[in-house]
Amino acid sequence: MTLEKEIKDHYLYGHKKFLRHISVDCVIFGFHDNELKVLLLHAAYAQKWALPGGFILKKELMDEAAKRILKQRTGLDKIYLQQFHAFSDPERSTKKMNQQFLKNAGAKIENSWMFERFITVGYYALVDFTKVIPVADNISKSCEWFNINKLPEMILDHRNIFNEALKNLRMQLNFYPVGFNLLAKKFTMPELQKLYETILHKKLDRRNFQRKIMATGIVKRLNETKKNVAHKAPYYYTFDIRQYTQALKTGVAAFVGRRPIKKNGL
Amino acid sequence: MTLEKEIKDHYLYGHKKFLRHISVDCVIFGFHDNELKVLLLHAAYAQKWALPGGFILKKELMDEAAKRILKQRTGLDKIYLQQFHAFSDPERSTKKMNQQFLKNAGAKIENSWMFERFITVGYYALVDFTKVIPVADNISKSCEWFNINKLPEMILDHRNIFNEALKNLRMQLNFYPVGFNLLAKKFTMPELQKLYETILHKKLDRRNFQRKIMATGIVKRLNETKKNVAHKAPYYYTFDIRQYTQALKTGVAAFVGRRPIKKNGL
DNA sequence: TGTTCATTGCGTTATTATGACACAATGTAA
DNA sequence: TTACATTGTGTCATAATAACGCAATGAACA
Repeated sequence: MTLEKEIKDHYLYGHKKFLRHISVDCVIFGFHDNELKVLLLHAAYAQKWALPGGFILKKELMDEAAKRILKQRTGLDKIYLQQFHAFSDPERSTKKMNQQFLKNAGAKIENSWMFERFITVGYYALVDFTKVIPVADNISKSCEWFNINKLPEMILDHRNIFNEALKNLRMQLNFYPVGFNLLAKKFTMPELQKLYETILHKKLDRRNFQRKIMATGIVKRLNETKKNVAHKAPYYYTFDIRQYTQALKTGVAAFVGRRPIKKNGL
Repeated sequence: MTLEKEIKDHYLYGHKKFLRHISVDCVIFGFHDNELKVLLLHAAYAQKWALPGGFILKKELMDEAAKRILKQRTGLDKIYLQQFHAFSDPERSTKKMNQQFLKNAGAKIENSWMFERFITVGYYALVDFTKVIPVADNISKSCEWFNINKLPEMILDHRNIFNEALKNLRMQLNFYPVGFNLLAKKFTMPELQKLYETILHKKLDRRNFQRKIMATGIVKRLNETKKNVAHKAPYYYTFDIRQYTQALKTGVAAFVGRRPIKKNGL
């Protein structure tokens, strides 16, 4: 099937496969070069970027729809996934925008389920950046990582969805040790700290941070140091999956508390 | 319009007013006689109870749909409302159940948007019990408060939705002072404490609790004590809306922490 | 080959938060 | 008047944590 035909098919008969009015959008976070990044698709027709998203098959759990989308864009299977909010503004997607897209694609369609209102459920995912192979979908020119502080213009309310995802991630990370999902199996303490600092948007004391992390019992130090680094080589650590699973339930001490701070700030 | 006709109309033409596949369910919490309660509707056809719920008008925000439902059941306008999760099990509602209902209502319908799959978005609401006048909808026999520890059998996955709501409320209350929404304008410290103990499912020390609450700066003591009470009369307190709004953003100290406890337990 | 220096690993100290508990004050009921 | 359950206020010991010191490491450079 040609792309044009595929698009037409989706607009005309997609509602036979998918649920009407509901979509899923994924905010995929990765951490690389001491920067928090998010994976976006280039929506060529709009010259803007979009969160990877999709629709829910008629017999599919929403979580599975999100997993399917993530698998397609990242190639990854078992990733940390969290539903965080449903967005329902009646004006969040418009018929006009769809017709713009169809025009660019060279298709003309009068009526479509895609022109109707959509409520989208936001998920955020935490992935190991090094394991991801970004794959664009057939209507996007490319799929790329963006530093969360240098985001391009985004379609619809995707910027807002991203903001909410980050807010949720921040709260989550403060009480649950989910950050490990963003790192490779082996990581150094400075890497982990930078991850926390980036997400929580707050400077942390190096020595207190280490103590707090070790107190959780989640990480184990390996008998191996990082090679080829300037200055003193840091140890590698891994996290203990059993302890981690436990800590996910009970939570850990907050990193951003409400105790008065004299010196450290943002 | 008769009830029978109304039901038939809803099944046959409801999809012209409402979005397909999406519903909203509300877990309405109230606090009375030192007990946490939830407002349920009696679904006569199933001899079970249901969370107040409904559908989303074609041009309506989901939050507004939830508010509309709450207004109908409680008569209240401005109440604390929180979206907490979307439930998407394809089997959560079934055609069979709908037909059971229609049979009991004396209607016969072959096809309906109501037979299709629904994803429901859960909201929880915190209301002032004394202000609520429970109103049943036209397909329910009654609308009643239930102690959360003595819940009746519920339809569909409503029991699960309730459980998730309580879990979310617990987490919320631990870090944000949302509990005040469940009390009248004036309340005593023992009342507030009982509220926290009930929701958090944990005994708290009376004196430390008072210290912690006062430290938030949210409550003001009034120059008035409770009357007609056995033993020493407690003072009344109110909460300062300005301080409260601030605290909603920044959060407060956790009531259930991870610090080892020697004596207090559940 | 020795020096420099940013960074790491492993501490200590001071302060704050909080769990545990004592005791006097209050006001109804016996 | 007395008994007693409950409230209001305060103290103490300890755990948590913010702040900070210092030696060890190892690449870069003279």
